[in-house]
Amino acid sequence: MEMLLEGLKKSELFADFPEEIVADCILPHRQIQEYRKGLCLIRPQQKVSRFGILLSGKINIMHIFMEGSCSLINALRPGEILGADLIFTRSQLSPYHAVTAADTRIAYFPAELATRPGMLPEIWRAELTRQLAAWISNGNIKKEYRLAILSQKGLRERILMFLTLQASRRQTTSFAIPFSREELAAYLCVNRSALSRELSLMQEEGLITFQKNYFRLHFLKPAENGQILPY
Amino acid sequence: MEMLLEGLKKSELFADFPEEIVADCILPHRQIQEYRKGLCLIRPQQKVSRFGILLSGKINIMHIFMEGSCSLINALRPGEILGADLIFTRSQLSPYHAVTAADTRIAYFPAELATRPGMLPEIWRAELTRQLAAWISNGNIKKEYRLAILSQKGLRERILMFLTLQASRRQTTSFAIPFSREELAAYLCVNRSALSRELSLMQEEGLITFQKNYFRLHFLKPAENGQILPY
DNA sequence: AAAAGTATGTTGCTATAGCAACATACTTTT
DNA sequence: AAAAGTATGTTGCTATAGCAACATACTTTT
Repeated sequence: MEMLLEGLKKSELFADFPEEIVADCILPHRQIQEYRKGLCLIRPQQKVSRFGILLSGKINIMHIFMEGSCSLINALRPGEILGADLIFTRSQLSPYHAVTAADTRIAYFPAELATRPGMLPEIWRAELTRQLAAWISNGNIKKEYRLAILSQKGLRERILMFLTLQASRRQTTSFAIPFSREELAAYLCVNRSALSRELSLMQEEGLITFQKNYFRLHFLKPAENGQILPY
Repeated sequence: MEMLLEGLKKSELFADFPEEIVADCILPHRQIQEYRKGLCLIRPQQKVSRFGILLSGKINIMHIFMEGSCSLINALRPGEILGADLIFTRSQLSPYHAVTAADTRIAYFPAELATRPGMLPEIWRAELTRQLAAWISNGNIKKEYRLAILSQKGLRERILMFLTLQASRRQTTSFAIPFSREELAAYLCVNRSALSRELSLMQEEGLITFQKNYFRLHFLKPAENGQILPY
């Protein structure tokens, strides 16, 4: 129980809720489930009418295609939320696969907690809905950035856009990226060896310096106000 | 006033609200604005603390890059909602440009209507938040589908994925697509003439038939249950 | 109905990035 | 410390899609 509360606190979803509301109205509806690595929790066309908070483990949100290829949409970590983007839609049908990428524990809660009056005092239902909307919105923005990157035609342009966005988010021109080369190639939807080649080329040309995941950008001048502009 | 109510009804956002709540608590906070075509209503890093319902006209949500290129994220039409994806985030900062693509009228409402207690009875605040979350979720899913398409490397693969998704959404293998060739090329992030060439090739090979925006798919067999599978 | 304008299709050439195969560097296991 | 395994970089070849330039079809204007 203590451990559960810990896991839930990490999620910030109920952070502003009074203890007694959490204890009396929310926790009683929890349903804890454990899964081994490699299981498919949600598949396309499946109805999702609950949301889950990851207590431990890792879940990949992905599209898997008939010919065997797949594209990773998101990787959920402890404290993050599963299914929030589906419970408010009319059909509640998933467009994606959710697959455990490690042994995983999830605390599920019924969608009605947020979507229907009755389970929570209305002020806290509104607050929960607001928090879920915030989570969905953040995912939305991430996808928008990735679309902006993928809409660049050239490999170099994609790399530059990716690095520029990273720099502007972090407000610095030197930083570690959260991807291995292979993962970065997948994120940018390009061939890994072509990516390596282009990065080396860019380093030769003096545009960037890098070792492993650590990058320094030399092509961005901070603006007058010291801010690094998004684009 | 009558016309305003008409425009708002088209949006479905307040569809389930009692007349008196709309009249007493919502409409008084409206702020109607008119814009000529070609104006930039929202730019990156701008704080957005209200949402707007399009009464007439058209708004393009897009990323515009320094070198002059841009990528279209969405095109808002009357009844659709501007800024909903931003008001619930912590910073409320926009990552995108919103540009009028025609003379446009918008009814704005303060974010607090949904995000803070006080302006609406809590039950209706929760309902409004739920409706906005639904709108955001739908946008989310659209972006996810587009990411699935753009993560296909080949031009033909992108076309096939696009057509397959259209077919599965409409549950038929013949349909009109909502894009001109130029728009489809932009959506798929490919060269228009390369797209035309590939479509012609696919027709020669008997995979599809098309004239103008009307497509017939011959590569999809409906599943046993008669459903057309997503992928 | 003619003319102008726009959208779409066609073709050849070429730059680009994918692929394969291997080299090197780094990490983990024993 | 050696060995095995994994991640990353390098290179040459080639398929693919972008581009330009033009042809044809369709739409709108006058």
